[in-house]
Amino acid sequence: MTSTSPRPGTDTSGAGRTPRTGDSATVQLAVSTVIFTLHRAEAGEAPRLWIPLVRRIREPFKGLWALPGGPLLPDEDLASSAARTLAATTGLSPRYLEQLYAFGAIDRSPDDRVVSIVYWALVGPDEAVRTAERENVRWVPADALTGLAFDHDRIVAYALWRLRSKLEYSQVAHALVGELFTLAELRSVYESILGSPLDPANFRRHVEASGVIEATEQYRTGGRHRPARLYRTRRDVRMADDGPLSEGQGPRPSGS
Amino acid sequence: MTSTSPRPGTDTSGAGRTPRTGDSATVQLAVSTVIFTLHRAEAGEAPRLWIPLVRRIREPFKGLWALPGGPLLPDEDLASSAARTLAATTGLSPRYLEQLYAFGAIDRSPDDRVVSIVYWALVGPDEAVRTAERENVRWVPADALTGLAFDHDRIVAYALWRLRSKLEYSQVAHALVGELFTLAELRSVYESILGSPLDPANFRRHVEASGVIEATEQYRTGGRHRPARLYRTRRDVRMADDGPLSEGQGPRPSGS
DNA sequence: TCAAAAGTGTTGATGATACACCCATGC
DNA sequence: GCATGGGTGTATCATCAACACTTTTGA
Repeated sequence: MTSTSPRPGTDTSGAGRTPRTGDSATVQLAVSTVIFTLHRAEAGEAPRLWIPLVRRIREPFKGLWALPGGPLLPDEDLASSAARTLAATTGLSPRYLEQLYAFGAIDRSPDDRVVSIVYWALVGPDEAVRTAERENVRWVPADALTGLAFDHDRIVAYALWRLRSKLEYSQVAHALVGELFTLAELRSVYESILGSPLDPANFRRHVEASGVIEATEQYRTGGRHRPARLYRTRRDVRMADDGPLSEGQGPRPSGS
Repeated sequence: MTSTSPRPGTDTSGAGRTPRTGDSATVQLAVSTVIFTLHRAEAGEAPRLWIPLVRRIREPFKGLWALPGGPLLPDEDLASSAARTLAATTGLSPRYLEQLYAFGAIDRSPDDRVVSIVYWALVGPDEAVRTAERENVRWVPADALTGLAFDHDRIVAYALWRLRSKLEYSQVAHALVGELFTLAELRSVYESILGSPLDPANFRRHVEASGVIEATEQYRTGGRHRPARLYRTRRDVRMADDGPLSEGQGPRPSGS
């Protein structure tokens, strides 16, 4: 029912490149990343999704904000390129990283022809805040973004859609809580991203039945209420990025 | 529960390119397509999925079979490139076309560095058979493929997995029946791709409830049994490729 | 009249939702 | 004690799988 319609088309990531208008037949290849974290702007507010943007220092779109990214280096694979960009922008390594889409519309960059392979990533909440704002890097709320360079508005919207979809059938949310967490904390991640409250009782049953968490004997005290048991994510839980597995491992399980 | 794990990694499509080992720092960009059709090898057999392969006429992997594809031309977008390749190989236009994944592992092509953006497509059953075998083009059953050039074995397996997954929550199957079809015909598409029989009664209820079909007043006679009513797919049904919509249309629906 | 597939009905299992209710803590 | 969230129990409802049964044709 939620399904929508096809057609790729848009193109992304303006790899900072000199517009070699000379040999126009060249298609440039870039890798960009939409990096999400959960962060509350003010104490007491509900957490929201934030992403880092980078100010463009060259044409096209000089001065505008854009997704972090750059040309693919010959000696790195696609995911490594995304992780490198992520580290360069935030100083962090991703808790989760998945390929989003390849954007290749002809007119997505005014002069060049750029095909961008876009990844999306999750980083931990506490860490992201500490990497405050550098020059030419700014964290902004991910919803209702406009005015980005290239087709990056649309790319962020698509990444958001993918994150929300993925919440419902995978364990990505666990990338946004600490190693030990209460069920209320995990539920808060879901509620913040989905934007709607969840029934605590049903949420508990759901995640307990899924078998992805493991109870500890520790409790979180301090609230003026009954202490909450701490859980951890089971080690053997995979986050499911629905991409093919990397070379070392077998191909995607063919069984039902 | 079916979810598996992340990590992209593999790389695909060996665009036929001269191995310019001179300027080694160049990353080449190719587009390949996994083209599925349903076809019964012998009358009376159950239909199976088949895909066309192209024999490589250059190194690397000269003489081996590979997915149809080639370098991205500067004046075409990604989906157009896939559709062009599809037409060149089969003489057909796709009933369904969706981006699969971008493969970019460093060692996927022995000498070059090639990043392949792979699409998958569905073409109609009758048509595909008519485009018989050309020289250097061969249709083969899609399951249990081995010995393809590059990492194409793995890519086909992943495309198969995606097709099967998509059957369950989208309307892709309708691309493999004619404009008018009986429910038994539509069910047969599902059964062939999933590899297991479906209960006719429950299947009927399921697709009727989904609202994607429309009853006509025509019937298919000729079987030695009660004639079956013919249905058509409702015009406003989208196939859902889960990619972002193309530029003309709005971005992915943000609602719920 | 019989086989075979079209099409309808019914039942039981399962899972999700809504919500009542008890538990344990800080103040 | 009492407010607050932690945690448990349970009734209701929708969905789905299994399968009995009726309909309508070709032979």
